[in-house]
Parts: sequence; C-alpha cells; structure tokens
Amino acid sequence: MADHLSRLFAALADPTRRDMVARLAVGDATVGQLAEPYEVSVQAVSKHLKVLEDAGLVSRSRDAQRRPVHLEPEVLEVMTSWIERYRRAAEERYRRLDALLAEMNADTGINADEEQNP
Amino acid sequence: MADHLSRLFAALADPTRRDMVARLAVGDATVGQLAEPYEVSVQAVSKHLKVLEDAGLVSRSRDAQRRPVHLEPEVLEVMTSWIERYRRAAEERYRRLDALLAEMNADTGINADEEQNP
DNA sequence: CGCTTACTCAACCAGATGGTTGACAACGGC
DNA sequence: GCCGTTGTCAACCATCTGGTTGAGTAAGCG
Repeated sequence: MADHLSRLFAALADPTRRDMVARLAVGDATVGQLAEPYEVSVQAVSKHLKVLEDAGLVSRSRDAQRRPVHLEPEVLEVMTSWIERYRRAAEERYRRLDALLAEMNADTGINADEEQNP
Repeated sequence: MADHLSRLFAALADPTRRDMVARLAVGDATVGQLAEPYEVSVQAVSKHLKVLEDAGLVSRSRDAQRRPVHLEPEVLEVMTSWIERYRRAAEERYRRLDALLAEMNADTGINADEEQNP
C-alpha cells in the first residue's frame, strides 16, 4: 500500500484521524491539544499524526518542546479529483443511458420506421 | 470501523478496488470480467467486491449464474462533500491569515489603534 | 440427468493497524 | 543545574486485511 492515493484514503479511513483533520482545519494545534478530546494515550495520537504526515496531509514544525501540526489542504484535492473523475464519468454514462431508454420508450407501439415527431 | 465514511475511505484505500471503481464507471461488469485484468484469484476479487458493496459503492443483481456489478456514483459524493468541507475551511482560513499578515505589514510603522473587522 | 460456468463461503495464513506501557530526548522555568 | 512538560521511539499485543485453497451453490446446456 505504498502509493500516495492509497495512503491518503487509508489516512482518512479512521474516524479519529478525520476528527483531527477537522480540528486542524480550524487552526494549527499541538499534539497535546489534539490528544485532549480523546481518551487514548498521547502516543497513539502521535502515531495517527505520523500516518497523516506520511500521507502528506499534515506537516509538523518545532516550537521549543512543542510540535505544532499544520493541515495541508491542497493535498485533499488529490482525492477529490480522483473521486470526481469517476463519479462524473459514471453519472454522465447513466444520463446518456436514460436518454436512450426514454427514446426507445417513446418509440414503443408506434411504427418505428419513421422519425418521431415532437 | 463501523461508520459509513470510514468504510467508504477504507474501500478506496486499496489500488485494486480503485481500479475496479474506475472500470465500473465505464459500465457494469461481471465478477469474471472484473477479475480478468488481475493475477489474483476470483475469490479475492469477490472479497473486494464485498468491501465495495458494504461501503454502498456498488450493487449486485443477478442474471442467471452471473452477478453483474453496478457502480453507485452518488455515494462518491458523500466523500467529496466531507473532504471539500474541511479543505475549503482551511483554505479560507489561510486566505484570511494571509490578508491579515499583509495588512499588518502595510501598517508597519503606522498607528494601529483602530478596529480591523467589518 | 449430469457437466460446465460463474460465483460465494469457510478456513487458514502472513503482514498491517491501532492500541498499550516504558524509556528517553528536547527544552523552558525556577 | 535539575525538574516538569511535551513529544517520540521501541516492544508488545489483539484484531483486521488481503491473499490463498478447497468445497459448495446456482443456473444454463448437451
């Protein structure tokens, strides 16, 4: 599961990590601040942040002993563009199929040898 | 990992399953047709389809001994709307922050006693 | 009726994931 | 200079995941 897209989707497949992304959309935060709402250990939160960082969703700087975490929102677009590509393709295809079916339906019971009039 | 969003992201976190979604965007397919491009067993493909089905991304009907697989593209929107929500929030925040920094920069050396909010 | 095709279910296995605890590194404050 | 705070690393554990093979079900066909 080495490719970027897989790491991205896997990173957001965990509710805790999605929570963190939602929290970070509001503003940068330290590990401690991110850990506070959950009952898990700070080490577990640190691991989650590593997953987000490996996916490129988050970056960490240094401020004394604190490690402020920063969301990289443009990376989210990599996912949406993948998803939207196939969603649009499929919906366009269904739209065309519906149109075709409607046309065939309009022909039913009518002599279909000629062009249909409005 | 029971919630819908987690199942959705986890479903697309696998490159084989993303391939299948891409293939299904072009048109419905049977399990055998989906399995053909890969060197894995048909049982493995069947498992992948179960994951996609449990996430609601795909539905299966019956046509004799065949099980045609159908993509449900509107479900993909659940993901994009989640992602875009936080992406927009973060980018809007950074935009405002940049504006604030630019303003502070412009104010440098000037008396900054007045309100800044509209 | 029996064979073949198309697929699913069950059991098993190796490796990843998400959690824990314990030790330790980095840094500011007193 | 030591102590408390903040966070990471390492080892361990249970469970999940993606793959396998083997057996079984469902339906068309000769």
